[in-house]
Amino acid sequence: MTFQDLCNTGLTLGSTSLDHHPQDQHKTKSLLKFDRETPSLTLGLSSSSSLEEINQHQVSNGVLLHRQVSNSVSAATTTSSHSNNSSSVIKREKDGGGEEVEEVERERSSKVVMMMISDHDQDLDQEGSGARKKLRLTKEQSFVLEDRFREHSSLNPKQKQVLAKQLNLQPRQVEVWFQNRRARTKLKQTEVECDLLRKCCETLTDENKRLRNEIQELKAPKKTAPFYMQLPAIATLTMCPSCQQIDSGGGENSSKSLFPVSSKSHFYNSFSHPSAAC
DNA sequence: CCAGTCAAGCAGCTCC
DNA sequence: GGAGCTGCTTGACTGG
Repeated sequence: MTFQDLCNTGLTLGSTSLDHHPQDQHKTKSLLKFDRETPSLTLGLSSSSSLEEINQHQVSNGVLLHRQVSNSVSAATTTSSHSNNSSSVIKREKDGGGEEVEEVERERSSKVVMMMISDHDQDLDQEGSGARKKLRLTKEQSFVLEDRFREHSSLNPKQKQVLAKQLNLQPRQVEVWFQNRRARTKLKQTEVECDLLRKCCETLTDENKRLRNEIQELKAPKKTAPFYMQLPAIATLTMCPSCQQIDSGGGENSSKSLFPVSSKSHFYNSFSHPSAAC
């Protein structure tokens, strides 16, 4: 649905050209940002985890991969984290890793995504503190998920299993990710449509105002025009040769014409039947 | 599955 | 420089 579609009322008067408003750009940018945003690499360690390096980079097939140490605790079997342990170590990769992103994109396109996460790591985490820290997906995981989402916004159970295995996540996590992704895509779409409707409303209001002004201007000259301009056109007048009265085409009221013509008038419409005018 | 919600984690900013 | 605050993103849960 486009702005033009929304505003298409069939009206042809006036110009309703729609400039590309900066706000549109902002919105678009926002949308793009949403669509293309690559989640930051943020890993949360449970409080009992050692303070080991959590963003260990490993080179696999020339691609930098991030080792996710603390994650993938079964979301289905754990409750919300209310851990107050503040000893978790967060190391966030700074933005601007464009080359790395390109590398990841290349790898993604070749459908060869190697997640260097060992089951052992997960086991260690699951044996950690009872309360897990919130998982942050790695870039690679997010890329793959985004890629799959672009293909299909939903997954069947088998696809979910395969994807979960590929990303070394719990199927429930993949399921939740897709649910959230759908919901947030829909929300963004709704916002965009709302914005379009608002702009459309503004445009139609302006158009309505403009047309009303136009009507006012068209009506205005009738009141101020010279008297002669208010007379009916002479060519439409018909004189009855018998009663010698002018008929303006009013039928029954023709005898009550406002403009009686003297009997010496030579107005005569030869195309009209003489008696028809009376 | 969806809508609503919670809460962790992060960036950006201010203040000292 | 870092503590504190705020707003945003996002993983996860809950109820329908």
